Amino acid sequence: MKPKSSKSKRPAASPKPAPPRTGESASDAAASGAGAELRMRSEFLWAAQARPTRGPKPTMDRDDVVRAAMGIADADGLVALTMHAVASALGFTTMALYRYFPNKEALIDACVDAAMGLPPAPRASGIGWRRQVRHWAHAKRAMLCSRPWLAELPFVAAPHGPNWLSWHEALLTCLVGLGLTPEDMMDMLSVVHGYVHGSSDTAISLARSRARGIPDEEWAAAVGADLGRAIGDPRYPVLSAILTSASGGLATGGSLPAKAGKPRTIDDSFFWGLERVLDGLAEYLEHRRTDFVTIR
Amino acid sequence: MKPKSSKSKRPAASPKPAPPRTGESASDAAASGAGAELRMRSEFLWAAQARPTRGPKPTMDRDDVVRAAMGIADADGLVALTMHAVASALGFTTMALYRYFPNKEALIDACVDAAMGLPPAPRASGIGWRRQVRHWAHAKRAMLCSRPWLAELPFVAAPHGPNWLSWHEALLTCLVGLGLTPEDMMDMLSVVHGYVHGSSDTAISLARSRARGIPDEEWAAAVGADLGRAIGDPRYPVLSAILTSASGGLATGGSLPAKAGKPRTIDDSFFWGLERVLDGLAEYLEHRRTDFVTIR
DNA sequence: CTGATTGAGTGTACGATATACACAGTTTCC
DNA sequence: GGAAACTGTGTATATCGTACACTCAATCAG
Repeated sequence: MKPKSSKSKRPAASPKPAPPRTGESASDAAASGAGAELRMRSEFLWAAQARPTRGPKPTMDRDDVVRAAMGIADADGLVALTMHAVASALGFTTMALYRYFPNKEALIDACVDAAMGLPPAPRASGIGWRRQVRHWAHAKRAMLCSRPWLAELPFVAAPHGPNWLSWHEALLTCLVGLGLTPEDMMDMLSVVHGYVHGSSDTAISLARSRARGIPDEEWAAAVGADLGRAIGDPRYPVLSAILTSASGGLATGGSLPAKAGKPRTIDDSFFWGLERVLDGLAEYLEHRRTDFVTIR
Repeated sequence: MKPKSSKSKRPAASPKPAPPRTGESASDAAASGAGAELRMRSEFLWAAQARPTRGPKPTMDRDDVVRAAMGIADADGLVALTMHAVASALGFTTMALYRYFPNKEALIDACVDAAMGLPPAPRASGIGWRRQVRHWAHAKRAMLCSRPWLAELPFVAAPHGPNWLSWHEALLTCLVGLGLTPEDMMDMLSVVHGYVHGSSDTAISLARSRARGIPDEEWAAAVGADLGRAIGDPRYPVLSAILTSASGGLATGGSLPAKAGKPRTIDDSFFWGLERVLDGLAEYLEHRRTDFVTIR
């Protein structure tokens, strides 16, 4: 069945009751309260697409839809990601998508997980946890910057899909064999993950700006405009002092050298901070007590 | 002029050219490309409300609108925050708001800054940078959790308002007198800020869930459902091992004790990680070179 | 004092978007 | 050879943000 074809219309059978869309049942649809919604999103995200045997073959599958949607988001950001845009990129009507995803949110959930992709293959395990974690952190940051539209989504409340778990698994793998308790491993994960996410906003903002074709100078001007207002304002004495001092500006990547000395780029700052975080974890690893149950 | 009153209608003067809404000019409205949009948002956010002398007095001001909007967001989350909802909470028509804000985005920008509020007053400066920074971090996290709808917004690309700068100023103030370069101070800020933001997502998610009246158990079930799928999946061996080990679960705050040993709450994990980050910074402070220009 | 001017809040209209619903045509099973 | 199940379509609807034209009030210039 090729898209946009049949036009004939004739009265047919009587109205059927609502057909079960998008298969997979969403088992406890009428589950308790509002919290069930999140569980249903998670369930859908993990459910494999059940290929029923009866009717006509679906012309596409969820991955096709997700790919099309990601293409749009990559090209024009989240605002451009409408059901209509996705559908017509695939050559279908808007409503056809609802055979594959119960709603837009579910599609976006799938896009988010797909966009994360798989984490980098683990390095040789002999190189030590620190280099492995560093590698992971760099990769994660690069991933976030390469899909700036991820940061246009709400910060919380998306269900965690397979790839999300893979990234976590990858980091935990770096920590195996250090004699850490399960709790410590999760906490260390949380520290690294938290730092990487939380401190990438500037870089993502720049990446997003670039993806939209805005020159670096213009981005720096826009971001700098905010900070610049601090200068001279009595509410921000320290910030003023810093911004008016040498190299107070924002270097986007070497292209905008700060006023003096070594121009520190956004990436430099990230790397610097990462080393501080790793230092903190290293110190813990040296001094912790080890008389617990550990993950070997 | 009381809201929702006059109904009379009569033909009057000829159509006027578009009146300048929301004052303040947004000076370079036709500035260069797409990057100008961000600058305009920032400009509006910082512009004081110009009280013109001519026409009828405004019945409210921006702060009234912001307060109403925050009330709605606090109560029912961002989805409930529609222009109509805000306006009718104030007893006005939807369009009246556009006399105060050029669009919804500008209103939300203002809400975000207002929601951040001012940072806590600095502690006595004699207590040392570490306790001061810790205090700041706890306060910031508490702020984020008390306004969970902040995390429903996109992660990047909001302009930075006065309160945002105040939080940054407050942290920088903790670092004065340590002999740091301006770059180092900004980088340390970025580390702490990044960690606090990035690692608060779980806590915010819980806070959000609570704000919507969902019992902790249900939230934990929803979040745990994602993680639970890792168990037994060969893609996630380490995660599986951790989750099946003692106290692998999520403790929401003491109310959901993990299976064994000391139940580690979400907050515990945050505090633990914060100390690691502070350790890392402390180590830097001890070993850094000091032959630079510094902020006294 | 009087008329002109500026600006406030209103009502209506419109466009974009997600999505509910009924249907038409197709494939497979009994 | 139906009947059943299912796919994609077309249409309709509700919700929002917001443009536009208008009415009326407050102020200023003469």
